[in-house]
Formats: sequence, C-alpha cells, structure tokens
Amino acid sequence: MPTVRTRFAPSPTGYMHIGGMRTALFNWLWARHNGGQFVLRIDDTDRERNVEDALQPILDAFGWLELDWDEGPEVGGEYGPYFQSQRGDLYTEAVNRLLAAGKAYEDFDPPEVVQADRAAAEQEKQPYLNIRRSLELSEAKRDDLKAQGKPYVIRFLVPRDRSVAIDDHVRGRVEWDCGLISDPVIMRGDGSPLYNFATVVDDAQMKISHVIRAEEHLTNTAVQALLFQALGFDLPEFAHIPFVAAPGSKEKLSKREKQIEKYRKSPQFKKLFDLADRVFPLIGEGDSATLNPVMVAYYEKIGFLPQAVFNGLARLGWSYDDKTENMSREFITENFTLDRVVKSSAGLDPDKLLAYQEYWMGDLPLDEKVNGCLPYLTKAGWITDPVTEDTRSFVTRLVTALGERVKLFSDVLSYDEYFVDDEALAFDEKAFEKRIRKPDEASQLLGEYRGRLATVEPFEAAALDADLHAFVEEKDIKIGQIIHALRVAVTGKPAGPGMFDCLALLGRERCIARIDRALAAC
RNA sequence: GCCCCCAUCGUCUAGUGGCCCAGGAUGCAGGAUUCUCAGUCCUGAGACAGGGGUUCAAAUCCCCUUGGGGGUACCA
Repeated sequence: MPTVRTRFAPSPTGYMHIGGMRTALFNWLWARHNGGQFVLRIDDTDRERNVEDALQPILDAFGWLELDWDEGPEVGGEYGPYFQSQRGDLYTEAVNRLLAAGKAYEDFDPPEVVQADRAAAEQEKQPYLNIRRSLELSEAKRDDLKAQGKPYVIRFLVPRDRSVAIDDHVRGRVEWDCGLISDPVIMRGDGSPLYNFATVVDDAQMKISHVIRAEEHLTNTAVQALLFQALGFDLPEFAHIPFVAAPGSKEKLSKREKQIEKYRKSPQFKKLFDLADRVFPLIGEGDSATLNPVMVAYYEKIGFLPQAVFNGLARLGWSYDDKTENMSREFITENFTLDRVVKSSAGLDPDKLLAYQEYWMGDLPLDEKVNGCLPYLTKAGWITDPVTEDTRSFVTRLVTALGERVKLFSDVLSYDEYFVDDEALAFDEKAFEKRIRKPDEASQLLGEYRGRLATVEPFEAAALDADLHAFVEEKDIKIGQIIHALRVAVTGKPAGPGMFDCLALLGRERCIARIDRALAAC
C-alpha cells in the first residue's frame, strides 16, 4: 500500500467548528494509524471571505487537541504552498490543459441567463443541464467577445454520455449518471478557481491518498472524480463520513446565527449555553454569544479536557466494539479504521460528552486538576495572580475536598464561598429559611456549637467530625438537626463537600465569624 | 423539481443470515449508601419505520412505501 496521505482543508473563518474538528480528527487518525502524513491546507480561494488572523483560532484548536500536521502552515512541506490563494499557477496550468484538450470551455452566458435556464428546467420538472450556447461560438467570435471585455467563466465540459462511480470506504459504490450533471464553473473570469476544481488539483498535486470528508461533499464527488480523470490523475480513495448533527436532530450542526438561537433553546444544548453565560462573564471571555458550543474553543474555555473531547469526537460515527467507550488517544489511533465508521448522521450529545469528561477528569492526577482550576480562579479575580504557594495549597485542599464534583475545570467557580470575605458571604435565602430560621432549635444549637468550635483541637476534619458527633450525643439530637444549619451558616449554601472538609477548609476564625453573622441574621 | 445518501432504545452505538424474545454507553425512573450535593452500587422502563419477498432461519440479503438528511452556486 502506498503511503497514506490525508488532508484537512479549512477555510479561515475565525474559529474552528466542532464538526469540522471531527472530520479533521478522522483524517489525522487515519494518517497516524497508517504511519502516513496528515496535511493541513488552507482553502482561502474565496477571497472575499478571507480574513486576516482568521486562521489562528483554527491552528489553536488543533494545538489544543494535539493534532499535529506534517505539512501545512508553519511547517511547510514539499508540496507547498499550502494556501490555495498562493497556488494560482497550478490552477491556471490545469485549466489550460483542459481547455486545450477541449474538456473545458469559456462560457459567456451571464449568471442571469444561467439562472433563468435553471428556473425553466425546474418548472418543467427536468434536471437542469447547461445549454452550452458558448460552445457554438466560433473562435473568432470568442476572441471578439473577449476583446470587447465581455466577462466569461470557464466551465468543465461534463461528458454526458457516460457515468462516474466511486467505491467509497464507508458508503460503498456510488454511481452518477453524467447526463444529469450540469457543467460546473471551475474558474471565474478573474482567474480564481472554484472549490471543486482547486481541491482536485491540490489533492492530486499533494498526492493525497485518502479524501476523508463529511457526507455533504458526496454529491460534489461526481464532478471531482470526472475532473481527476480529465486531468489524467488517479482517483484517490474516498471516505464520506457522516456529518455531525445538531443535538437531537439529523440536521447538520450549523454555525449560522439563526440556528445558534435554536440550539440555545434545545433541551440538550441548553445546558452548555447556560454554562457559558454563567462562566464566561466571570473570566472575561464574553458569553454564549461570542463563544458557543459549535466552536471548539468553547470546550477549551469552559474547562473540558482535550482527551475527553478527543474521545467524544472519535466516538461520533465511529466505534471500537460493542462496549468500549473510554479510550485514550493512543488506543484510538491504534485501532481506528475506516470500515468501522457508521453511515448515518451522528448527533452531538452534550450529556455524553460530559460523561467522557467525567471519566477523564477522574483519571487526572491531583496536581494537574489543580493546574486546570487555578486559571479560572485568577481570571475571576478570586485569587491573586501569580498564585502564591499558600493559595496553591489551599486550592489543592479545596479541589481534593470537591472530588468528583469538579467535572469541568470551570466548576470551581461554583464555590465562591471559599474565596469571599465573611461579610460578603451570600446566604441562600431558601436554605437559610428552611435550615436556620424555621426549625425552632436550630439557632440555639448553632449558638452552642459555636462555643465548642472555638476550642476544638486540632481544627481538622477528623477531629471536627468526632466533636460534632460527641455534641450530638450529649444533646441527644440527630445530626441532621444541626449539620444542615451549620452548613448554611458557614457556606451559605445547602449543598457542597463533606461538612467537616468545609469547616477545615475555612478555618476556625472564618467559621465562627460566619456562624455569628448567620445568627445575627435570624 | 432533479440527483445522492441514510433508517436498531430519547441520544451515541454493537450487530456483516442462526450466538439477538437484540448487547453496551449516555440520559431517564426507583432503591441503597451518606450531613447535603456530586459520586458509587444495585434495579427498572426503553429500539430493529412499514409492507412484501429470498431462506429451514432476517435487525442482518432484495424490492417497494414512508420518513429523515444532504446536494443542487461565478460558497466551501
């Protein structure tokens, strides 16, 4: 088998789409699995869309997931340049070859005419085919029109008397009747190539062995296959993988504003949008309007682990067997094959992604977990930057106490009670009412217990635990009669880590100050 | 309109003619543990779109219907 070479060709749009990332991942995986090369090529032929700096976020996303490329921006390679905007000569040369061979033609019909033809065909319920009026023109006439400055485009002359087929790695044999394919424009009047053409020229010149892309490109493949043949190139292998659909739907996950608004309300996606609106403002990253779950950066910024996203993306449309879910990148790379890619579209499932995240978070060593949480605390301004040794050890203790409650790194931001001043601690109104104000004996018990708290030694979880149990026994009460009130008084919240961890974390002074404050608020 | 693709629990999937009255995961419901929440551990509900064939035997093969999706650009 010749060297496997795959490629991903993003347009510089200013951000990396999660669905595109999944396509890139499959390409990367196939190349790595086979010890081949993965090429990154920038599709910036649509010049109006091309934006400065629009590439960096895409490269960043690759960096975050550690998908390295062997050729492309920043690294070069022997089949460069890797920006289509710089490959004009290659396209011109290819177009000229087609023109000279009579496999392409200059079309002088203006867009309005073509559109009218198309509308007429639809009216008659017939497939649209170009009328090819320009083909009737004599060479002299064409030269004349050009001399007049009449605009024209180059169209590929589709051989209508045959069919084309590909043997797709995931879809099997797919065949098209060329008599139903209209002549595609392959080059604009200004010499800029269209996608279908540029991609063929590039894939051939870059010796891409496997074109792995989303299913939405399947129809394009007919024209591309024809183009490969017309240009005298061998056909690469194709694998049209299912696209990533919006949660709970079969529709392609879209980046369009209108769709985003729809996703925001969808039950499955809502969770992630809400998270963004809660977390991003705290760390100065805007909100869900600037960073949403269609973008890869969202996952990084909200505190996902790259290995979790890697795992989740790999399982979207691909599986190893009937039970393996949690897989490392090494395992996936080792076992990734095209024949295990499914055919039907795969909806992104935020819950499932979260489940992978929980797994991989659980796999993370404590110090790395702390490292992941720290930036959220500094960005929120809850701790000083740079982080002192004391702060770091405090956060380490907190993260330990929090345990599996920290699923995303940004989850630490749900525990502001460990960072606010005692006077600024907000009591959850409902909880305060239910646990402190309403029960008759709560405030009295709290007052008594406060006295013991002042003298317990050492002020550590185990000793505090023993002491409270002794207190409960002396008073002949149930632990529930005091502990809930204590929790609300000290943390302001009805839920959290183990009570004694909370107390130890806060320290004697702060616990007492907070109990006093709660008592005063009764 | 025309062309193409797809069709197993809500979702992601296993299943390549008998191992499947369909397995796993996730989500959901109930229970256990506990000071709460998270977690963990049990338990439960939950799918082969429909109809015809082929075959001793079909979720698996073929056909039709229906449904869903994608493409149809001087976008990528």
